[in-house]
Amino acid sequence: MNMNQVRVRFAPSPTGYLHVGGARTALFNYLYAKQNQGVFVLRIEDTDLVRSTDASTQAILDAMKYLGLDWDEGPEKGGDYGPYFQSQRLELYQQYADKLLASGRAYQCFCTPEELDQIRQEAVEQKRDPKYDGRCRNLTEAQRQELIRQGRKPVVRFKADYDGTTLVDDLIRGKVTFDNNQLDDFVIIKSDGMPTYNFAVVIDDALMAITHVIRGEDHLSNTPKQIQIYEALGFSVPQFAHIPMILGPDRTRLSKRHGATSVGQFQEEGYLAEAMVNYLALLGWSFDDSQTLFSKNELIEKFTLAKVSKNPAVFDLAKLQWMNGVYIRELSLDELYEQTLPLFQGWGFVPTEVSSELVGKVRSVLKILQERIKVLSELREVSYYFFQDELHYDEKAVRKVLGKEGAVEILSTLLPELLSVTDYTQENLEPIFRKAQEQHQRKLADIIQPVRVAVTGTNVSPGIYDVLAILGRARTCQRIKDTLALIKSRQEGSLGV
RNA sequence: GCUCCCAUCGUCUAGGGGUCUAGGACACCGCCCUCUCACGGCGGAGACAGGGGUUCGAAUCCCCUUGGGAGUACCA
Repeated sequence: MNMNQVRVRFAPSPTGYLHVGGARTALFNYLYAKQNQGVFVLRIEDTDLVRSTDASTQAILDAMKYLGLDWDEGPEKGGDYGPYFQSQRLELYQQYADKLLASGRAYQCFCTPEELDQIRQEAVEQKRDPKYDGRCRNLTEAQRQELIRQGRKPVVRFKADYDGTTLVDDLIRGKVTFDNNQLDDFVIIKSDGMPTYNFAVVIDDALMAITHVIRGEDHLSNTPKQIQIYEALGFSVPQFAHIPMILGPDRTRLSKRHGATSVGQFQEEGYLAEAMVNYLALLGWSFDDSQTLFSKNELIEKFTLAKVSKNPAVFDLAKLQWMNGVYIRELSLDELYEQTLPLFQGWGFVPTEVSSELVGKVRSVLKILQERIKVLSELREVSYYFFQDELHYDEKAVRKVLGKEGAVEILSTLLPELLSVTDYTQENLEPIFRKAQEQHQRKLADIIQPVRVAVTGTNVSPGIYDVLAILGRARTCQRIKDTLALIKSRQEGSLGV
């Protein structure tokens, strides 16, 4: 194996869905790996027995696939450095903990959670740092046996080195030094036998030959602890790159409180993977002063850790939406159709078996709506009137347009013309409206808007001739009749319109 | 509390001593296109957190203040 080969990893814990912050971390790792012909490892950190679920693991894998962040080693893929679930690597952690125990760099601690709480409380009261006081460091063999006999389940603590400083040489932040006296003897194996995060990452990253640890800045402060473990075990320390956090609009760490943060949710709402990837890449990274649109290949080519920003970035939904709109517009009609057909079927707009006539209709609808949507799921409300009989009138539009003087007359003169025009096509429809315009001596808009409201229920839609042509003569005329009746009934009810 | 990180338009950012009367993108505003909306085009408003240094010269280097973020668990 090439010893210089870049190996990076994304190591989510399956305690929820993949959120955008995690996805961005995964993306940066992926880009870095691809750019360097390296290996992208996916490892599941499921050592928290109570919070980890298989459903979460699956959701994360699905989200990764949707984004196209294909991993080279990991779940469903295997690899030479497995297993890739921490829960299946327990012997490994135990083995290395034993090593530390044997070399005197770790010890068993029998303190109960209550005792630890007390230690912390006292420390705070006395204005000392709330650190573990190391009281179990020098237990005698006899004392340990006694405690075990009492049924106490020990944890294993790392015997930290309190002297000097630990340097984290970060690819993004430069050299960061920590005073070792900030450390305490942290737990590496819990009483249930599971490793803690700070221990498991080190063992796994070392054993999996990870060369670059690219992860969120929230891990920067933990890095000194990890470095001490690397050194105590004689492992070589990988390169670190801590990328900035993603914040919500209120500048606190992005969370569910801020709305949609799960990648799966964005997928459901109709965000294209290309747009998500592009947007996420720009959250904390930039190329130059002008380019904002990047294909994935372009990102692989141009991404550099050196250009990753140091400051946290606020997640801007508006920009994501704009970008998604750009990518939707770039789709060919075939691609758009392929992406959206399942949605139309899910909404019950078209049946599972689509006739060729219906295919044509859907494509026509997509063609006129493509440049008007930012998210695929918007299609539902802006296209239902092409597929369903029942119309939902927007009250404001009805008042504003149909309540206008002359609306009834205009619709009434148009109706017979529409009923009798020979070919119900866009080209033949336009003259009818022009004619009516002259007849009534009104602006074209005054002729068109009542029709628009009558057939779509709203005063906003694609070009009216396109809409009518797709809708067809029968539906158009029926809706105009219905609308006329509606206006009449309202007038009789003396409610005005 | 302690430790660490960070600090350019509302947001993402370009900028790494002079070319900055600070550039781009989203959002916002106006105009054009126009049957409404959208797309597109054109234009506008909008920032170097504050204070000290260093220097002939600072958005760029150093220090302090302030502000924000993170860590400090038998969570990851």
